[in-house]
Amino acid sequence: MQTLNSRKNAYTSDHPDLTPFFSFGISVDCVVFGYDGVDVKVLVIERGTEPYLGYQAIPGDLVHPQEDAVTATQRVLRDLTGLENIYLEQLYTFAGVDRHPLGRVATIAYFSLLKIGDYNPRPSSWATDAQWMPIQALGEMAFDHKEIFDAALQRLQARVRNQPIGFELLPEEFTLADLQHLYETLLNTQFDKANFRKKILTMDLLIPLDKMQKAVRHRPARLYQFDALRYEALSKRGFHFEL
Amino acid sequence: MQTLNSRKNAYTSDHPDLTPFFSFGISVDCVVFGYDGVDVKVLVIERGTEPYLGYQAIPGDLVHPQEDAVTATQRVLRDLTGLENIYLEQLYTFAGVDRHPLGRVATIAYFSLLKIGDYNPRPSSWATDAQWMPIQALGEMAFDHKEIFDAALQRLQARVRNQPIGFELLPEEFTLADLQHLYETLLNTQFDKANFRKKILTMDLLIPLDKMQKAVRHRPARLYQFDALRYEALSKRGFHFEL
DNA sequence: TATTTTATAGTACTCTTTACCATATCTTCA
DNA sequence: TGAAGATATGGTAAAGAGTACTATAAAATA
Repeated sequence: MQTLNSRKNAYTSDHPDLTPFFSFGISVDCVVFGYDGVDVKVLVIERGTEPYLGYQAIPGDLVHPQEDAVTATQRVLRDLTGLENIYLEQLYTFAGVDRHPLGRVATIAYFSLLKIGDYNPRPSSWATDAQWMPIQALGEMAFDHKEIFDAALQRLQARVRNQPIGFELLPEEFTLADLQHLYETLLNTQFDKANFRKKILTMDLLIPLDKMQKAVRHRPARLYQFDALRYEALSKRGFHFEL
Repeated sequence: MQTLNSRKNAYTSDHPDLTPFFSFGISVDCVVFGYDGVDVKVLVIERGTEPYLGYQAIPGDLVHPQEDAVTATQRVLRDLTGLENIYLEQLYTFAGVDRHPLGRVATIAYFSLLKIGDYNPRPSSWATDAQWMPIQALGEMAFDHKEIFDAALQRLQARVRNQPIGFELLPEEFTLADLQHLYETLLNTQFDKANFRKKILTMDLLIPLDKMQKAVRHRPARLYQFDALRYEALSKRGFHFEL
């Protein structure tokens, strides 16, 4: 049998002892974004155990030996929010040697978007420790979670420009002003109102409803709904969402 | 001590037996792209051992217990090409339960770009089995490597539009026609020659050299060089490369 | 009914992209 | 030596997209 040194590498060797290579833990961590009409927020938990007791952390868990990474993330999200079918996207894998005190743990980071109104913390789960934080208010975090969050925010800001995922953060029905304000806070910029309208409406991705805004102290705006099917159809014909 | 069922989850529990969770292998796989002036190519190896004996595969290896993922990828690339400092970007992590016959292995996929002229296969390494394949010519591959390759190609095509990484695939000195042809084959489109020139040159990212193309049976074109420092400076001022 | 506030429509201007043409320059071959 | 062929390079006009701004409409409130 070959020794470790004489082999080309562990992966392609004939009959190596692979035991030391199968000693990793894998976790998933999911940065959950929401939007309450004013601020972009992120769902953080306060750790109740060591290490990093009391620190803020991104929800996550170790992946079970017979569990898919996506399945694990959905499990975490379900335990946390009670919701299924949340927008989910893999972000980056953090695999530094010393990133976790318990041992060698590589974490697959995801980020997800949800309508903040759909979220009801479930009392039976760890979600009792969970809360929405404005993204500016995040301080020190457990492990390398601050780094993970920064990557997630950066990805979200890039994503939101070339894919119509902003709607995942809004209620089913929204005004054009709602949409504009979301983009403005998300991207930290200002848009001209009239031009924003034009740009969005000419994309033909919104269904104008026969409903108006209510309980508002001025002329109510029309409500719209995102047309996911139409976006799919347009995408296949080469349409590309932009800003 | 808590049991598995009573805990919130493995990650946050107090004193659980985490042994079964630390049983994963982690590998890295790297899709290496090159360009020979005509075709976009990818570096594949022919597997010399089971499983998937004889199949084409993407170069990769198991990550060592005390090794960073990026370090592992650089090691694989160095063993394969003899090169350091190759453009490297993390792509996606594939963590399906049954993707590897040897056990539970999650693989962190990377893709990298190199100047094909710099590559000299090293006889002492597994690179003797490595060869450049035109990306259209890829057939069945070992494991889920075809899926990994598809993701890498898709990412490359997207990346090349908003970041000036095409130059990683060209020699230090190149003509505008070279650059245009690279983009055309990479993106599978056609550009107007005059307009392509204008667009690229107005970005002010290329250094015009006092050299001309040689050994060519027509009017020789000027050679250019990518100005990485200038790109860095412009980026900080908010410049955004596009197409 | 007047006033306030925001939604919505429209318009003129600028800048960018696109399609295309003209000329320059080099090689090759008669 | 000079014409032919091929590609590089420079330029221009039309179309289109983006921008800044103005005007009008509609609802709520006092």
